Amino acid sequence: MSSTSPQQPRRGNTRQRIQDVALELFAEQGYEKTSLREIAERLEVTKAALYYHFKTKEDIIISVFDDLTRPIDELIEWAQGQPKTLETKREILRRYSEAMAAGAPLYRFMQENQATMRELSIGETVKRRLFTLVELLRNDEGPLADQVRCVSALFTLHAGMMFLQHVEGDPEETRLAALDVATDLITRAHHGDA
Amino acid sequence: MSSTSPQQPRRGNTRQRIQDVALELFAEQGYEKTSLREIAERLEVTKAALYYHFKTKEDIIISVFDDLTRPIDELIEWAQGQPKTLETKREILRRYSEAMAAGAPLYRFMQENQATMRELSIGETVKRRLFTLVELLRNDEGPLADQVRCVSALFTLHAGMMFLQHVEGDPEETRLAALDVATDLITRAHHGDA
Amino acid sequence: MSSTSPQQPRRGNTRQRIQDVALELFAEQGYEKTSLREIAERLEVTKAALYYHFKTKEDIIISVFDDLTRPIDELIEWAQGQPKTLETKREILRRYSEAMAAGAPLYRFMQENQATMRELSIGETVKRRLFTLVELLRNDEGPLADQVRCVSALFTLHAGMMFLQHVEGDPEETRLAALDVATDLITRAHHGDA
Amino acid sequence: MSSTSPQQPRRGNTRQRIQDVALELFAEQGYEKTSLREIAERLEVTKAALYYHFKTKEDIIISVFDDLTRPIDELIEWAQGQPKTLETKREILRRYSEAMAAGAPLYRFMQENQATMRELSIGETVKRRLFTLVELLRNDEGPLADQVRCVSALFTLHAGMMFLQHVEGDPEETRLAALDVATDLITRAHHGDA
DNA sequence: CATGAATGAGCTTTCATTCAT
DNA sequence: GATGAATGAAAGCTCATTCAT
Repeated sequence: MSSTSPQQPRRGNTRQRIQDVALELFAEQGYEKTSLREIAERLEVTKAALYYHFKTKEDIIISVFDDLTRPIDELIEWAQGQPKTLETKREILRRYSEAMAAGAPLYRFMQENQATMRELSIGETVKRRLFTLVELLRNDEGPLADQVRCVSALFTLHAGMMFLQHVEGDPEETRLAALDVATDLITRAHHGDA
Repeated sequence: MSSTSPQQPRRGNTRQRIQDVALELFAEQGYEKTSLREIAERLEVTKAALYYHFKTKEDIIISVFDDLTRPIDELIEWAQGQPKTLETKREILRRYSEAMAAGAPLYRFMQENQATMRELSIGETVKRRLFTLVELLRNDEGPLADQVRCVSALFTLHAGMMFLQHVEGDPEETRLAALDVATDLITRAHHGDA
Repeated sequence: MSSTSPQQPRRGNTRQRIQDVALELFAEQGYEKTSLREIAERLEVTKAALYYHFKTKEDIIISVFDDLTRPIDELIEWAQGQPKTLETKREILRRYSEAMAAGAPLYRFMQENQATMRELSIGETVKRRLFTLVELLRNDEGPLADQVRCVSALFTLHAGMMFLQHVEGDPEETRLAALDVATDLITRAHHGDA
Repeated sequence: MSSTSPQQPRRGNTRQRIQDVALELFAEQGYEKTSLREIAERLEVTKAALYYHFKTKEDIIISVFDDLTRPIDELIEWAQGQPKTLETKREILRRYSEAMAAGAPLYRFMQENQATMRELSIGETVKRRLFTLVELLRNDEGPLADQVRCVSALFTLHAGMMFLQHVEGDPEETRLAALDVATDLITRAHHGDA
């Protein structure tokens, strides 16, 4: 059995392992407080090995991004081809909530390292994406309060994931509750138009 | 007393100036990316001078906290002596919104450096305070969605300050709109009880 | 009495000592092969101490330059105010030879690290200075061979210092012999005009 | 010849290509500042491929040397069989000048990386060769100035190649002018004997 | 003939912190 | 109330080199 073999034969999965461990540590301790030494140690490789797979520290987080935020990009692309109906908006929230659940550690990282994000080259990208989403949700000409509701709907999803999970029981249940509230917000914002 | 002495080249305000500049830079670039050298340089003093006034880097941010979050502490204290009526909750949101506006850079800092906050000794304090506030807003036994609404109300205030300010025009107007939405959320959560 | 005290009380001469040791090592081993660790060790301070006095490694060599090449700058300034007579040119060579003797290690460093010099920010400066000197020596419209003689005169001074010193006896005697040859070259180049 | 095989997709010229690119980069940026990664990248092979052809980085430069300095070795061997007449000396300069022109990048590299050369195992060889050449040119018992002239003659050839090429027009013309001046120097040194 | 993956040693640089003056 | 000088630790990164495949 492969069980007791002490040293894994380092298959071609090192790159993936780096991404996993890095995201884990970045989410846990923050980007700047996580050193490459730490990542390398946990993987039982040398720092130089990281540099074989990624050109810089920033490159590591970028690559994780590119992998985990594709669903959002696809969501945006899809949404831009739809009419701006209430049903479309509900679908956006539903899918966004799912994407967040799937890439939870990354979204937690983004939430908790906003200051860092701003310096990172991806910061701009993320911001633009968020703005686009808001644009797809809000009514440019409705009352200010309704516009706030749209932003708040997105933030509610984040709140649901980040904050409540530390408190309540079942994460999935909480996520759905947050999605309900967000949907409710968007619905009320939508009716405000008429 | 030094009162009427005509030359007042540098008053004993260095401590205050350090706090101001530090908060400014922390909010701008993040806590870890801001070095004491940078703070000292902008103040045109030496690093050692900082150490005359504060024992560590962490001490600086702690002292800023102690100054700027007192309103929240007072708010909590006040709220704990009140009945948990809807009116009380509205007042909590109103005051919280005001406190945030008054200490905007600090709240922005907290929002954007959550990962750092967790490592800092004040992190716990802040978290506790936030939990207490949520406790004061929510109905323990109401439906989950209503509980989410309470959290979301708080997050909406943050959203209003952080996100919208980069987009819309008048900050104060935006703040009030966010307060409206938050109040609306709490109101709906409250009615759900009955 | 301070006599036998083993550890020197580190007077305010550290900056100077860094410059001395750095130049010594740079000249001995080359710029890139000399690490800051090495310099620090020889001075019995930490690497960080070097960074208290100089912002970068390059800064160290720059500061040495600024100190040791001032005579050349003054020479150029003086020469530019003189008529381009043979006597002026002889004086240029004489003074240049003396400046080289005074700053021997630096000139040796420059001679032996030309590739490095080109990347350094001072490289341009040095090159410009050399060109200016050549300009002051040569006759723009004379035969090509005479122009070569002027360049060769300068190079002869370098040759005298760098190459011969490793071979012959008295450095000063060699220097003067080189100066003689250089002067001879310039004289012949000058007569070629007529 | 490797005969008439029709497909010659990559001939066994990799070794040669490595040498060419390496010399090019070494001359351009210096030996230490040029990394094997850089060389490999420009050749579109991996670093490991370099190690198939050469045992170490130093080996690469050594092999280039062995190829390009053979003319000098042959020149020395020839000269040692000749009488030390003026005509012999002129021939030495003539041939040396030609060898330099043929291997220009290498000689430029040597000129600009003297500090590095000293650490390299070939450094000694080169130095010895240069000394031998000087020995063949100079009159051991003549006046010091005449001995300087011999060294200076060699340096003038270098000066001609290195310095003037950046300034004047036709390189070949400049080379010949430098050769003229060098020959003149050696002639005068020779006459001094009598 | 060559690559993919990795290493160990070393580099320059920055940081928070200390302490005698 | 502050400075000048220094430190120890660590960071991100690069390099020449190795070796199984």
